[in-house]
Amino acid sequence: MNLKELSSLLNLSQTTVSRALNGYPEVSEDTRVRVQQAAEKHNYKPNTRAKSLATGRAMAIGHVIPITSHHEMVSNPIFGDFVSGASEIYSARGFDMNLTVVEIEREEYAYRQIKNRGSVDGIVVHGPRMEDSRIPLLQEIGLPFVVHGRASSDTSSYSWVDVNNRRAFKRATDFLFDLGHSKIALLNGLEHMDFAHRRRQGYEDAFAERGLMIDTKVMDSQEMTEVYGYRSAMEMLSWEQAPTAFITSSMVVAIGVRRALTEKGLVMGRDVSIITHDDCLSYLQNGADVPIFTATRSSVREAGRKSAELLLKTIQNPLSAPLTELMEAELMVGQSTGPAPRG
Amino acid sequence: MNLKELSSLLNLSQTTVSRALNGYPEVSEDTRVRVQQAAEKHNYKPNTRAKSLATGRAMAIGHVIPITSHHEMVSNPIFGDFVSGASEIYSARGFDMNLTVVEIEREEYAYRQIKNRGSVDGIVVHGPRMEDSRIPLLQEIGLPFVVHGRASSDTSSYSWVDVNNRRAFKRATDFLFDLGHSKIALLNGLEHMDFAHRRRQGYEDAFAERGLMIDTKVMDSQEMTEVYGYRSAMEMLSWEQAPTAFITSSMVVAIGVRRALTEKGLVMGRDVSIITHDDCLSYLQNGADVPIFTATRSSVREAGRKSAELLLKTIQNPLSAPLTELMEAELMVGQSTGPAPRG
DNA sequence: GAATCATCCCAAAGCGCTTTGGCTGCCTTA
DNA sequence: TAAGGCAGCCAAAGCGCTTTGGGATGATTC
Repeated sequence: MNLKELSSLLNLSQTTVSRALNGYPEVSEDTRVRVQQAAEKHNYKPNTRAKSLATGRAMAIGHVIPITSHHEMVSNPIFGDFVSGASEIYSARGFDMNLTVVEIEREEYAYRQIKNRGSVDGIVVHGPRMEDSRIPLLQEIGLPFVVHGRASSDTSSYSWVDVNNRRAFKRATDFLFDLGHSKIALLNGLEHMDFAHRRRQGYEDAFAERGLMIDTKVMDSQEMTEVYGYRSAMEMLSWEQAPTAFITSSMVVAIGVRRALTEKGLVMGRDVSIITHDDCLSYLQNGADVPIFTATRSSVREAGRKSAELLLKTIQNPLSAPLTELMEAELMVGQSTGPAPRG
Repeated sequence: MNLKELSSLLNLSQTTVSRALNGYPEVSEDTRVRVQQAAEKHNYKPNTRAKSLATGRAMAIGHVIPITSHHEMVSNPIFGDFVSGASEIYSARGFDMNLTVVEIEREEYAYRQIKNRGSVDGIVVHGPRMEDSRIPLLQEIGLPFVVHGRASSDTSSYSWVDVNNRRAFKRATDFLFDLGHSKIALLNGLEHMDFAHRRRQGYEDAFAERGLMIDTKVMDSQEMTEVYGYRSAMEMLSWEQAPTAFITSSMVVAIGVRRALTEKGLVMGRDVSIITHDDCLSYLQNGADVPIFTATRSSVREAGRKSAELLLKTIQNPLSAPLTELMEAELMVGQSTGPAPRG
């Protein structure tokens, strides 16, 4: 059923039917109701492609997921939650969501292509690096966007939604200091990623504030997997001067550390403390009543919702100044932290 | 830059330019080269919406993710990997990917809408239930689809890609029997989900083959979370006749069980064995050289690729019989299994 | 009663592409 | 030389919608 058929069925012009359905005032209430009922009855839905060709708006948002081509393509575990948050907003507003997975090497081409093909009205940029060429690129080609995260090196103004990673990790480090720890390891994500860089800054801030030097050996930075947490912890725990506390960048890394503790016969929260960042992933909840891990917590699904909202606003109002939102992470105390053991 | 501009730039008709770029033979090689170079130079990309309006093909595939009314994504943890596998295929073939997250209650409406809006050429059905109304619905409205998984109760013929869950779980159970275990717990996913149902069948097959009765108390079935694994294991391990082995439906559940073991002071692989299903998620590898968990293993990313391939074939060749692919899971021996302790 | 004004509707153009159905001009063929 | 064929191009229709620019009708005003 298309407009033409529907309108001839109703003995009305396409114009009138279209207007009736889109809420224009130039049509009587009687007709509108009649049209709406007929549309309902025949399950008429305007063809998206035709509609967006006519209006010039695609009514769709693109999400571009970068992957590294060669090595293991680690797809981000937070992705599902983020996207489902964003999608709540889109579907409420009648927008579609378009996914593109693209190798980092071909990103520039991909973004230009997205722009030229015109199948989306704007995009969400995922996984910003410290220096990220995508932001100037998108500004240049004039494709509206919002970044999930930020790019430290880019001082221009653009829309973003981010967690206050720096403060979160400073607080986590402070918390451990207050418990008497001093050998505090940081198992960070890859530090060319902007969020990881900021987390490290927070960690360093806490040391600096106390006038303490950091032993760089206790800082590690890799792709955030369980195996990484395990290996890195196993290594560090075998040292003479082993850390008494770990800060990890994600739940799965913390789980790896916990495995190492178990294997070493150490008790989490007594012999060794752990604080992790927790993205509130729906399938990886941090325990039930009392959290397993003490954690800096920030819902990635909420970030998805916020990003979507900001982007839609930007699109609706292209001339307004960029919108930003900095989310504060909560520090939730769980079972994985306790006073530093007496050396 | 659009077709009109490009063609007037070249002093050619739109017809000729379009044909030159789409490889039709009615245009001389000279002209074709000239057109291609100009297109390249001016970075011309045909507008997707106009193109698909004209051709009737959307050049896009929809993925419909069901969520519960509490906004829990049904296939969340595996989602990222599956989608990135599928996406490899799509982008190689010039297809876009369209994501729709929809509440289970409104699914029927959503699928009809997708069909009528015509923004995709076919869809991938995620998270099939044992009885799944989506399959007859899609057949009725004539929207090409492939199911990731199957629906046991549906005997009609349709395209699907699935893991041989039943055999995998039978083998896992057999393996534990052979190690001398007899109290074998099954921490399954929700059993209205088809995959979970089949896994249980495999488990039951192994018992039946040995003429053994199953103690239904050791079978649990819930949403596959870490907390579930933990709680369920804690409970069962407190019994007089505690299980000596657990089979779990996913890595995160197994991780929960491991946490319970640690808390009970039990050693995994010695006091209690665990076998889990491992979807080869990129961020949750099952250890490195030697797997942590003995596991039935099957890459969900590969399933994504296969599903995409099958769907594209189906679309290209609408009259051919449905295509199916049953993937066998490997049984990988890791550190989490060992002979049953002497009672 | 004429002029004015809402109200409600319609015909047709246009969005950017593909595709049908030609039309040229040149080369073969008998 | 005329008929036929073919390579290479083009004009125009059409995909399904929105939107512009009226047009008809009846109510309101003076």
